[in-house]
Amino acid sequence: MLRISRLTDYGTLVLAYLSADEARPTSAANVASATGIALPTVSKLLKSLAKAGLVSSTRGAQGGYELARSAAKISAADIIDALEGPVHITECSADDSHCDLEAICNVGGTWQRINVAIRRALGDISLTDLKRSKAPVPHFEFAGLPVSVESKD
Amino acid sequence: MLRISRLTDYGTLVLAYLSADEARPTSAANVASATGIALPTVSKLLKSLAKAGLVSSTRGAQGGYELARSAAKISAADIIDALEGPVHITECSADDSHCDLEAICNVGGTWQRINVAIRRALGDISLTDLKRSKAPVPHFEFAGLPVSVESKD
DNA sequence: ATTAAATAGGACTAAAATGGTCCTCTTTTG
DNA sequence: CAAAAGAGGACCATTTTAGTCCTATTTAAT
Repeated sequence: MLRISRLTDYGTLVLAYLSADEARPTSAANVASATGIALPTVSKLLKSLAKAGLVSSTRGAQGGYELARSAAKISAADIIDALEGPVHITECSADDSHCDLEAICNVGGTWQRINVAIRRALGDISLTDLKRSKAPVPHFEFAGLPVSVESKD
Repeated sequence: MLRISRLTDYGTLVLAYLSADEARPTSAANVASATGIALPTVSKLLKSLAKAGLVSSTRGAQGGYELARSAAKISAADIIDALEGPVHITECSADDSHCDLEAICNVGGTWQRINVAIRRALGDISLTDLKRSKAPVPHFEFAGLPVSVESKD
């Protein structure tokens, strides 16, 4: 359904919390109680984020996690990549995939372009932006026609 | 993983085929053999597309499907909506959902804006565009900064 | 040294989504 | 009436997702 997974959503929360507390490493338990997400889940998330290099970890007592770089330098695309693997809008756009229909299929190319466009857009949205409830409104254009994306609620 | 499902990809193929043959209704069996997608699957897709109003159907012998409106007026968002239901980038952005963390969660708003932006962008890409292998390159901006999305392969 | 606090790394399970097939019913044409 | 075709679901296998738990390792404090 063209959506990010719940874990990615949680991951964003976790990162947002860490970014508020950049001084010393914060333990997973701490993050869990602050965010209301269950500890095992937070732990799993942080391990993935650490492996992807978005947070750095300190083992042992008094250890914990902290952002590996500033919130401004962590993008939405980084977070999605860390928790869901590289974004591919279709199977065709994955490197190792090849569907039987490639010979007939003439639409794959455009889906891939759309994919690239979305990726780039997500790459330009930082964790800092995600934290601000009044984040700048993303603005898309297609084929030269600007499209307003002001919320209509 | 922020991707459309395989069925949606197939659905696009099916619609692309129908758009090439707008004259008389084309049977699901016909579409199946032309596209190489299994008949039951094509049949299921066309039923969904018909229910969503993207194709019109004619029952009985010599019946079949045809586009309900011109390819230029069918958008990528229409197709996704028809085959996957409304696009929600997070659970929070679904109408009936409410997660336990809403009180703490301060990131939902931006994900929703991103969601809206992606939807609008997809709404501006027509089936006609999808059919052209040299479709116009979607162009996104964020916070006023244009982002090139030329493929780098 | 010993103990406690933490992360690392997986294994494992339950639940849900996805992909795909099949069956029965109805409609329409010849 | 028979054949062609869609309508509408039921159904199942597979995969993905979400979440928990266990064991090992590392470090700090006592």
